[in-house]
Amino acid sequence: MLDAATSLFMAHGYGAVSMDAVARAAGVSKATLYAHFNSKDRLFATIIGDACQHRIALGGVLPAEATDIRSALLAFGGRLLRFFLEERALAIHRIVIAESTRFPELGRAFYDHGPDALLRSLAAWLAERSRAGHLTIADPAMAAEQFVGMLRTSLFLRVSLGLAAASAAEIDATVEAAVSTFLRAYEPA
Amino acid sequence: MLDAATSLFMAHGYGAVSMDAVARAAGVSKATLYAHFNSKDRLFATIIGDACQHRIALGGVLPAEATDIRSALLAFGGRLLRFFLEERALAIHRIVIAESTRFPELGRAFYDHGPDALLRSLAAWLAERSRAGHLTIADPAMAAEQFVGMLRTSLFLRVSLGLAAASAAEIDATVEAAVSTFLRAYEPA
DNA sequence: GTCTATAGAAGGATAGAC
DNA sequence: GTCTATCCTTCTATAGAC
Repeated sequence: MLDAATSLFMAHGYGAVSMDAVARAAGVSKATLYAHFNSKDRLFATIIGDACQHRIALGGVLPAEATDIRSALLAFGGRLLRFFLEERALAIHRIVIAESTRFPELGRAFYDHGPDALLRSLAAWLAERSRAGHLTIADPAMAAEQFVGMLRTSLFLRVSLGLAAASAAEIDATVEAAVSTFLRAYEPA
Repeated sequence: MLDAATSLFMAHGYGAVSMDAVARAAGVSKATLYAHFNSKDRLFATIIGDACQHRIALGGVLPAEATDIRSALLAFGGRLLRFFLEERALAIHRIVIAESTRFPELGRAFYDHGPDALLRSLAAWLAERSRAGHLTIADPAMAAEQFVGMLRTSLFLRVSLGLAAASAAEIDATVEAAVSTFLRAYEPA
């Protein structure tokens, strides 16, 4: 029941999915659906809110004792960009952007558990590497924003709009370029 | 009539706006609306497609004979980020992201007339500055992506989700940081 | 708890008069 | 070209039987 609703809402958005469709996909009647969730609004907010909180924990990817900063950033950037380009992540992003005016709490849940958590984690790691003398960063929070921003090129937009698929070569080239530029700017002299 | 439809669709999206509402806002009857636009789909696609093509021409902002790269990038970046954060630009972005699966041609129109045109223009400018010896850029297209990416920090996302308003100080700090990082990476040694 | 059947409202689209 | 009135479908939500 939850699975059916999640799939449908993710694929088509709030307005385009009827409670009939959810009931049919779940193999139950509409009355049963309403017995569990008081309204369509509530069902939708529950589903999407949960999805926002179950996003991948990315913090562990950053090695605590990294001295080879380039390798660490390449690995982290590659995982991150591939995560951004997953259909599931794109679907959540689309939904939240589209419905944030109607369901403000979704925007908050998404931001707190997604981008904000990620940026905090990366900023803390960069600050630590900076203290250890491997990087020279005055503003780790801003540096984290810049690193992530350089990964989210127009490739992300093209995939998000359904205009193209992302090839491994494009992904790797984007990650490689982001890491190189980042290090040229923030490596100790 | 077009104005009324544009305002409503921009503010509430495709699904949440009825033809009754458009007719009421325009001060005409629904039959008149259908006499001019065959269907709701067609009206929506026309409206949003036009809006995508009437986006601001940003190419002229880049000075042809700039030797002071930093000033040029600061001015350009400031205008660009402020443009991204305008309510009208945010609304188009939201709509296109949300409805790109239902109206694929919107994604194409938006991408071609917006991000793609901008990135081409910036890449050409960077290539020219690189040939003139003011910058050292091997891949101008990627460098353009990175510059724009560093401007589109989580501030953009927060404003887009309605979680916060952008202060002038935040905008200026973001632009300043992006230009500094960009120049540290791409300035001749 | 789950079903069938339906109420009640709203939306997209059109017929026909002027 | 524009209006009023209406058709038909679809949607959310519920009543009532089992």
